[in-house]
Amino acid sequence: MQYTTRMVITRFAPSPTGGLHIGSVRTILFNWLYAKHCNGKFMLRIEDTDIERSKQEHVQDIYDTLNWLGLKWDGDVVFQLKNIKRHQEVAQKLLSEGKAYKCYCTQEELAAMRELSVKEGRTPGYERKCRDLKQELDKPYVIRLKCPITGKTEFTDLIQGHCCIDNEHLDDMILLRSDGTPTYMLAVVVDDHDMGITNVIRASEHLNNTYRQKQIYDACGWTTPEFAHVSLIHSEDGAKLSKRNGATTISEYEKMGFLKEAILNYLIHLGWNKSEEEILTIDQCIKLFDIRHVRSSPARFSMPKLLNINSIYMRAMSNEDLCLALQNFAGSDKYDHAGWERVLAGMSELKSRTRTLAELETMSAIYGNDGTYFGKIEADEATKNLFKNIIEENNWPDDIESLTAWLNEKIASHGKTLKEVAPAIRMALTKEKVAPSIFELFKVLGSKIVAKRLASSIA
RNA sequence: GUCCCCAUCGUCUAGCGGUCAGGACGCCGCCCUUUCACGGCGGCAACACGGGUUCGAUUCCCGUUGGGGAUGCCA
Repeated sequence: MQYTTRMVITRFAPSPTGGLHIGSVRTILFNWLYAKHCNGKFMLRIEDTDIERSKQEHVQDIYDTLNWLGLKWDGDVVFQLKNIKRHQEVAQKLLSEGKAYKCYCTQEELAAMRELSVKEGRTPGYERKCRDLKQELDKPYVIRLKCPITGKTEFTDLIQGHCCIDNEHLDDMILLRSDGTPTYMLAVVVDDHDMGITNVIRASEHLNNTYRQKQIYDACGWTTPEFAHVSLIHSEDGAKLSKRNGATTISEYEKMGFLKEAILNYLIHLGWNKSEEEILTIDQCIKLFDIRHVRSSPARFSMPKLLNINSIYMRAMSNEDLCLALQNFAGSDKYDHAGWERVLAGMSELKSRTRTLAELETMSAIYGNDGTYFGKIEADEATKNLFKNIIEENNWPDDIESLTAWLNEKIASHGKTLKEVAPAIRMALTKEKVAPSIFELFKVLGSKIVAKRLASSIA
C-alpha cells in the first residue's frame, strides 16, 4: 500500500504518426479526469522517436484536438527525442552494473530463431545466446536487459486487476538498438520515471508491455507507477475500430457535426457509469470519476447512441448558441444576414428535428435561403385559389396563435381542411415532406417569402 | 502456434453471496399532432456453457467455448 502524499500525475503519450483515434480520446479523457479528480496533473509527452513516421502536422493536430475538447495539459510538453542522452545513460548504467549485456546477434539470426520457436510451439523470443558471453566482440551490438529467468512478474492493474506472467515467457528485451538509439520500452520507463508519473493510464494493447517495463523499473530500482489499462473500442461489427469499419479519428466526428461535449459524454460512458444520470457535466464527471470502476472489457461503438446524446446536447443549447455553432460549422457566409435571422427565429423547431450540426445545416436551408427554387407542385383549383388568396394578403397576425386562427379561417373559406392542404403548402414552402409545422413556417419565413414560394409553386 | 486480458438484454451499462436482475440507446405499441420530430406513457429483451465452494450463486474458484490483444533493433 502506498500512503505517500505524492501528487497524482498522469500523462498522455502519443506518437505523432496520424490523426487522433477516438479510442485515444477516451484514454486522454480518463487520464485527464483522474488527474483532475485527484487534484493532480495531466501531462503531455510526444513520443517522436520514430523519426520516419513522426510529423509536425500531427503534433499540431494533437494540440488542436486537446484544446478543442477542453482537455488541457499541465506544464510543458515533453518531447521524447530530446531525452535520448538520458535513455542511453540509463542503459549504460545497467550495463556497467551487470544488469544488462551486449548482444551481437543479427536480425536475420533472430528471425530464424523466432520462426523455429513458433514451429516447435514455444513462446517466441530471444534465447539469450549472448547473455553469458565472456569477451567483447568487434561487431555491432544491441544492449539487452538481463531479465529474471525464473519466477513471476506481477502487478495490480487498477482496471484489469491482478496481472501475472511466468518469467520464462519473457525474453531479454532490447534497451538500446545497434545504432545506439533507445527502444520504446526503455524510453517510456525512463521518461515516466523522470516526469514523476504516478499513474499510467493507457490502451490495453500495452498490457503485455507492462510486464517487461516492470522489469526495467525493478532493474533500475525505481518505484513502479500504478497502471490502468483501458480496453479498446470496437466497431459496431465487433472488430477493432479501424478505417474500414467506421470513423476512427476525432476530426471525422467533428466534421460529421458532433459537439465535443456530446462526444466526451458518450466516451466516458463507454466503460464507466457511476450515476443515475446519463448526461453529466464535466465537473460532475471530475467529481464522480474513479478509474477503478472503469470496465475492463472492450466496448462496441454505437453510432445511434452517439446521435442520441448529441441531439440531447443540441436541444439543451440556447437557440443563440446553437446558431453560433452552426455558423461556425457551416460558415457564416452560407446565408445572408436576414437568412441567419430566420434560422435563429426557427431554431427551436429545427433543433428538435435534427441530431447533428450537419443535419441542422441541411434543414436550416428552408429558412436560410430566400429563393423561390422550390418548384411546382400538384394542386387542385381550390388549393390554387387558396394560395392566390394568401399571396394577396400581406398583413398577417404576428403571434402564432392568431396566425393559426387566421390561416385556418382562410383554408375553411376555400372549402378545404387543414389536413387536405397542409402537405401541398409544406411542399411548396420547403420542398420537403417533413418539416416544422406550417404555422411555424409562415411565421418564420414572413409574408414576402411565403408569397414568393407559393407563387412559384402554382406558376 | 505461444502468452496475456475479457465475458449481464441486439448495443452501452448498474450489480460487488439472498434484487420481481435496475437504467440508457435501439426496436414495438399508445397518447399528443396538419407531416416529421420533440415530449409523455407502456412493452419486448440478458446473467455464454459445465463443474465446484456455499444454506444460497449473475456475484467467489476451476475448466470449456467465444471475443480481443501481444508476440519487432515500431510505438
